[in-house]
Amino acid sequence: MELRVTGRKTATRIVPTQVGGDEVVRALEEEIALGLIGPRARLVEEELTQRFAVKRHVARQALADLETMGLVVRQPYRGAMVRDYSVAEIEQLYLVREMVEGRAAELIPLPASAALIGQLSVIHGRHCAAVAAGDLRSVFRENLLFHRTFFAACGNVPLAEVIEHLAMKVHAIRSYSIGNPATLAAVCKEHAEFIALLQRRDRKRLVALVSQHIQPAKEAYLMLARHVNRPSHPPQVATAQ
Amino acid sequence: MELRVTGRKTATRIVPTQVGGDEVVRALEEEIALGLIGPRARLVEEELTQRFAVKRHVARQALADLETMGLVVRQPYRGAMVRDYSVAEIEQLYLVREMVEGRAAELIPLPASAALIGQLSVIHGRHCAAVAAGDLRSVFRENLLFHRTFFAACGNVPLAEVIEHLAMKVHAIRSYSIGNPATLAAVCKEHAEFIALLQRRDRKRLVALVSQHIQPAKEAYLMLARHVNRPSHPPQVATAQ
DNA sequence: GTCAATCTTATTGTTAACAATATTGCTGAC
DNA sequence: GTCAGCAATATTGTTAACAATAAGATTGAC
Repeated sequence: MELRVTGRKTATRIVPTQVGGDEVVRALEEEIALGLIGPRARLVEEELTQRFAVKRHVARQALADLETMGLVVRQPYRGAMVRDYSVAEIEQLYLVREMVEGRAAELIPLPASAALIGQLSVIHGRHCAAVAAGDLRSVFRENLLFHRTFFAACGNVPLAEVIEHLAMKVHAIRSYSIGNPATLAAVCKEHAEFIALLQRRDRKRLVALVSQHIQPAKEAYLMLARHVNRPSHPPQVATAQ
Repeated sequence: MELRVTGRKTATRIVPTQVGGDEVVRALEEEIALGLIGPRARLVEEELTQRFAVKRHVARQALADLETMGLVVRQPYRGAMVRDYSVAEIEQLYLVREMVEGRAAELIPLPASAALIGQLSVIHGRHCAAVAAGDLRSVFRENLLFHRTFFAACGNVPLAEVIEHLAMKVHAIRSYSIGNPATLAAVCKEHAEFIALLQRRDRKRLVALVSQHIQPAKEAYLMLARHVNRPSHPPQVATAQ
């Protein structure tokens, strides 16, 4: 008897050596977000098949998915590379994020249910622990989960999906701030505030905190972008792992 | 010499008998929006390969794309079918649409540039003509183009993308109102109002019109949904063309 | 007649070989 | 020495055959 990974949407990780397409997507997303694979790095199908022990059409599909996520660009017969956003694009992206996340925060019932508070507290605990341990991969995952759980509480599924989708696009940028311990500590502290505010009725402050919470990554990127001569960015090679 | 369809993103229709993957997606999207393929209709890969004269992996990819667009659901080893949304999902979707489209309308510079007015007028003309002629396929296409052009004017690319993405999800629903001549005429008239308002500075009315413009399709669907016993919807067969 | 086990069929998922394309480095003329 | 043309290579796109799965039909026992 052998457990198998079935389809894209119902995949559950079981076999570590033979992995589903979603796993590849998630792993690559993570590494892009962590800056292990930098902007303009090439992603070659053959390399992926070897690294993840999948067949080529799986790697191929993963790249297609990453493209629709906005993390990767592909050109016919020329392959895929990690996308890098221009300063203008970043600013636009953050404007939209602020808008939809703010609106979602307005929809969350206050005070929040005990169940939600409990869930967020658990995640927050793990997140803080990961930060303390310097385990960036876990930091990334727990942070993602925290936000997902938080915004799902708005009760509007498509809205939560849009929020997640936009956050994903921004992953490539976050790598500039995720390495900074000070920023990480600040994020942790703000998460604690989220939980505290959810138990009160001060919606104004909650919405304000949401806006405030997304700024640091943007600032870090824009700061950096102004010092680097963006267009002639030298191509980096993908040698993660 | 033979012109060829290259990659997904750069495809341009040239050969009608051998068509790119995007073409399949567009055609299917159109037919779903027009109600030619109803909710719960199955989409079999082999049928698509024959109809569009493509290889199976192209049809396959098209179905995957339609799934990420939210128009189709797929289950492993069981195939794809046109998605149907529950009443709750519709209401949530329209809430988000109103929110993002309203915000976009606030960002459009007023009065709009002559270039934009010109573009919209041309599209509007074709749209009205299509309505008059009863050419539903063109109605669909021109309507789409009108909205895309309108919202692109907000200047925020990711915002425009989100708007388009949400509109796409709703296509499956629109089919309930697109057949109605009265509704179609109303849409046309409102488009004319859009153009008129863009030339003035009355932002309040513009934003209000955007909200109002989305309502009819929602109403039509919700009306219908309440009369039909949703969950036990009988499966319909895909026999478009 | 009904139920369970089995077989058949429709359909999707997987595989590996092959073709097409773009890039790179090389050769030779000027 | 530089540039054009050409050959080699790396990489993606395509193809068709094969395997796996799920649903329905058939058979046989009770």
